[in-house]
Amino acid sequence: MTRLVRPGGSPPTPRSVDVARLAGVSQKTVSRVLNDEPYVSADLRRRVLDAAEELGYRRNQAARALASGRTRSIGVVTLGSALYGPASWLMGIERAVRKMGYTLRVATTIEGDPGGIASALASLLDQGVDGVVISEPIDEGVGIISVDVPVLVLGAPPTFTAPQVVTARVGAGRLARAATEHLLELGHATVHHLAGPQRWYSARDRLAGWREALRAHGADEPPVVEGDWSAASGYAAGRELAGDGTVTAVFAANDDMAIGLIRAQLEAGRRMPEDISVVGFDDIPVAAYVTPPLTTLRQPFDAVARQGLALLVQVIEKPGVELPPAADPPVELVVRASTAPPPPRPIPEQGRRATPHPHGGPHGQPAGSEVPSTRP
Amino acid sequence: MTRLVRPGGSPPTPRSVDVARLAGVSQKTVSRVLNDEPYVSADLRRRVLDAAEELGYRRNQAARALASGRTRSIGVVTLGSALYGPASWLMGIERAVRKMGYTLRVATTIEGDPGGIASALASLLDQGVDGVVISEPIDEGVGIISVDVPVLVLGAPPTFTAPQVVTARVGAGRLARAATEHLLELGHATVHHLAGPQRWYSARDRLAGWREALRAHGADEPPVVEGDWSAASGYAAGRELAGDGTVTAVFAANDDMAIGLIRAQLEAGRRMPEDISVVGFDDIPVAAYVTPPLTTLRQPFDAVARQGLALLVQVIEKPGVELPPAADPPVELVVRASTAPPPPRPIPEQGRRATPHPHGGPHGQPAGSEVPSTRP
DNA sequence: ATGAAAGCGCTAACAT
DNA sequence: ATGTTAGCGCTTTCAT
Repeated sequence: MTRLVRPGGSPPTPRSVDVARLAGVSQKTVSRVLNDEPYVSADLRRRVLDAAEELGYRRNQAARALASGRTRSIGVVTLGSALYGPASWLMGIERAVRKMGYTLRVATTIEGDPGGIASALASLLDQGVDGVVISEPIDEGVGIISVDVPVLVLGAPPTFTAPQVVTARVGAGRLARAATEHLLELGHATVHHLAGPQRWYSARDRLAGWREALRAHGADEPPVVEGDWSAASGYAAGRELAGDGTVTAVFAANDDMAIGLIRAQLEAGRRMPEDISVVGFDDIPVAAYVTPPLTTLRQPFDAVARQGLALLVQVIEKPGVELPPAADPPVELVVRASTAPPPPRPIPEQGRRATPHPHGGPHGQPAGSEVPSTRP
Repeated sequence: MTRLVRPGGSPPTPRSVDVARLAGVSQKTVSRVLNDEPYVSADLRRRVLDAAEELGYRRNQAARALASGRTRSIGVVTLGSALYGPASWLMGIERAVRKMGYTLRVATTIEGDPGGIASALASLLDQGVDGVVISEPIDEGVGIISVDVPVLVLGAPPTFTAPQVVTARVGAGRLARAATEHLLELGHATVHHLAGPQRWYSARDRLAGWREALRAHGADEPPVVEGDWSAASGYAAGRELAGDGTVTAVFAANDDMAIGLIRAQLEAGRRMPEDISVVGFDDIPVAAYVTPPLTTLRQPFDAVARQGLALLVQVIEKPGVELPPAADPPVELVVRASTAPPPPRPIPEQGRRATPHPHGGPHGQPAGSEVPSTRP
């Protein structure tokens, strides 16, 4: 079938029997060697490998899958957009999948397509994947989906019925809490939240983390504004909030919305961060270079993907074994110039700490000067 | 193997024989129906489909692949980063692949890993893909790679030996020319170019398009500054160019670099766009909301992917058929507030058209007010 | 228009 | 430790 062609035409692709013949062993021995099974002498192993090398032999995966009932592939259901978060997850998953010796199949969904996850899943199951990863899941309201292979859900509740459902916690809640606390500790009386669409579990997590932090600090909980992840929705929210003079700090559920919000504030004549502080979420590539450079949170995409896939593969290969709870990766808050203490003027009833902006003006802290501070 | 489980336990997954038995036909007839082969009476077809439905039957792809020698899957080699361009290509490819009735397998490469493309390709070929897409190729200097399935290369020269190599032109060159012409037509004496890394074919295309436009207009060709796509590299370039008072217009090979460059200029005290105009490339989600809103170019990711995949699938399924040349999709220049006529002061020897900035100040044209103008 | 038989290239039991 | 024998579940010939 499909393999690298050797120079000088295309002789018929070799089979394992050909390798066996050349090595002077049985076909089964070839299979043993190639699968790293025990009970093969070093000598035969060498001869088989040499013969395989010489012929340019590669195993036929279709035949392997048919005979063994396993495809050694993992499917991922992901949103079909180039949004930074979903795309980063996908890349992290690919690396992790490959590291575990599996290959990756992808099926995308479209935002707003009801049943999209179910049909993407069906497509992957048709292809015979050994396990499935649901990245950035959305609550479609379609109830429980049944799948007969193990499922890894990145940061969401188990709405799947499967041999095993494992979850890798993204820690979005902890990150959101850290962001909110950062602002509270700067002296803001409270922090507004520009949330992501609440059909997304990750958006819910962030909102929950924000709420927890406010409660823990005894701060008022202002009404939540909900966006759709886009900078446009952040801009709209920014115009809305610009009318409210009491707003001094906003935690946006992603950087795009934060940037839209900042733009609206600047147009409304607000100074950033002297009048309003903003924290984003994701640390998109341009976050350090917008004006003002954005304080934001980094998600540990690769670490979580690796962790989750290790679990998934373990469940696939050794069903029934008890799983150790995965350790949460550290929270990374990247402090840049978009956050500062609140303005001294509108001290309503809480005026502790009023030192003016230690972070420099809106043009402070450009390239490379971000301070990745890890908070527990 | 892997399929949706019906409620109430897991009875053995049905085979095509089971369907045949239930429908009262031969197994071959089931196969005929499911493959849309001719010579099946409407009656039998109905009975087979009903039986399949009733049993929840799904074909075993491994068996199909083994028997037919085709996997009905297409592999894509892509850069393992969440950069907007590569991620957008990947999503476009996934949609196109699915639309053609194939499934997608992904193998990523790491920037700077020599031989990365070759090994990613080998992995896909091992998996038995029927065709391969190389997205955003990089010149690895590893010479010609031989592959025995058809290859689609998105916007690059044929450095592959394959049964067939098809190329879908991305049109980056035309886009770059349009960007450069836009600036020249605003009255700038010449346009500087902040290029992408020249190992990337797409970066070369953009540079070539820029150069063509300058030549066509008889403009001087200033030295090229090369970045690495990152905002940091754009910032560095911006500091460099900030020392040169003659620079009035820059075409950056992507938006991230443009944003970094703008930041450096602002820090140097330049006003945008009064002193310097900048055009980016990609129209990333935040492009309309940075300060100033970025004039940029949109690549027709989906259209090109669809077009290219149609070719690839045609080559896979009907080798030897002559291919019609694909029509170039239209160029989309999104004009926002980062471009304006040059400042009147440093008129060196060319002073035609000196109308000052009609686009409004740096805060003009925010949300939604972009003007997608299609230029031929 | 339909069916029977023969593999596809491997892995899995079962010898030895 | 190594080899032999059966399938895995389809798609292909080739009959009918």
